[in-house]
Amino acid sequence: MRAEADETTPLLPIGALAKHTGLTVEGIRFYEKAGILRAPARTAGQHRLYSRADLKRLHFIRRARLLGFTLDEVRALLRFADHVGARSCADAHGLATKHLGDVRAKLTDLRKMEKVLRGMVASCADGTLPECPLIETLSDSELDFR
Amino acid sequence: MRAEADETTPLLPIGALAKHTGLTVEGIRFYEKAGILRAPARTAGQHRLYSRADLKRLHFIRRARLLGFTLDEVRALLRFADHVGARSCADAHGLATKHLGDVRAKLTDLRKMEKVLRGMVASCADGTLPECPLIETLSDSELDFR
DNA sequence: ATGGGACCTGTAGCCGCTACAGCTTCAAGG
DNA sequence: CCTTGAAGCTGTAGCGGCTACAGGTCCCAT
Repeated sequence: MRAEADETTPLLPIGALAKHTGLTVEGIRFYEKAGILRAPARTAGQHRLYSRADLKRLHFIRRARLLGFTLDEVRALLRFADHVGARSCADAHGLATKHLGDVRAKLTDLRKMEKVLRGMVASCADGTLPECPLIETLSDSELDFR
Repeated sequence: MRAEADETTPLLPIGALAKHTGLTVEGIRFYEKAGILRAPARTAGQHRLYSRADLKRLHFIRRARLLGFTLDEVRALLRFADHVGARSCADAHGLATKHLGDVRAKLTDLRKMEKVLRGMVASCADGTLPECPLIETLSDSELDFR
């Protein structure tokens, strides 16, 4: 089953890649400059031409970004994905675990914020009071919610 | 009860202000340049001297920032706080309500992320598998969790 | 008078894009 | 074959909200 480097596989210009991945053209070029995506083939006139492998890689990148991994983390994940093995899987696991911790910490923070904001909004439900409890809350409360 | 412009009220240098508010000196200067905090009095040698009113204002700013309001929103809140009244209270209420919505949206996103990440981490609990389900998830799943 | 910490201004950098400006190239229709 | 208009190119600047210098000056306790 010889399937690679098939000449019938069409190469994609950057716009098509953008459509397939949901990224912007500028974003894709940015990833290249940032060293996340390697430089693709070019036409005679310097237009980028992407392979299916590039498409897959970009999907990977986008999903990792949607999950809130930083570009540095994505770089690491890609390295792990490139030389798959027990070792890199463990590394990826560690990275994901750490990131899960970050996300949970952020969730905790946001829940506290939500609570305080809910209280503030409820305290002056319609803005008909002469004093503004909402602004008072910001001015005077302790609010050390971190 | 004449209490304002009291000469016994000590003016604070920027470092003291930073300590009181939990901000950094650079952060405070940044707020001044950003037009959030008005320029304070100065010593003969150009060192900033802050009043108690400035301190209060900075507390307000910091709390609003901790709650995730943007600087633009903080600017608006300060305007409302400056001319208090039914109108401005209603405005502040609207702003806080909108922000509460933003926070809730972010919470929803983060909860989804948390779920996916939790699944990924659980899928390869120790990195002893030959394949890496975690990386597979990023590579192949639909993951349109937004 | 002196030493050392606090303060000053101004600039550059961080992250992850986004938005131009000012060109060149590609591909479809006439 | 030629024209057109969309799509692509490079490079630079900007966003938010600070942070981190560099290279100076000032303040105040001893």
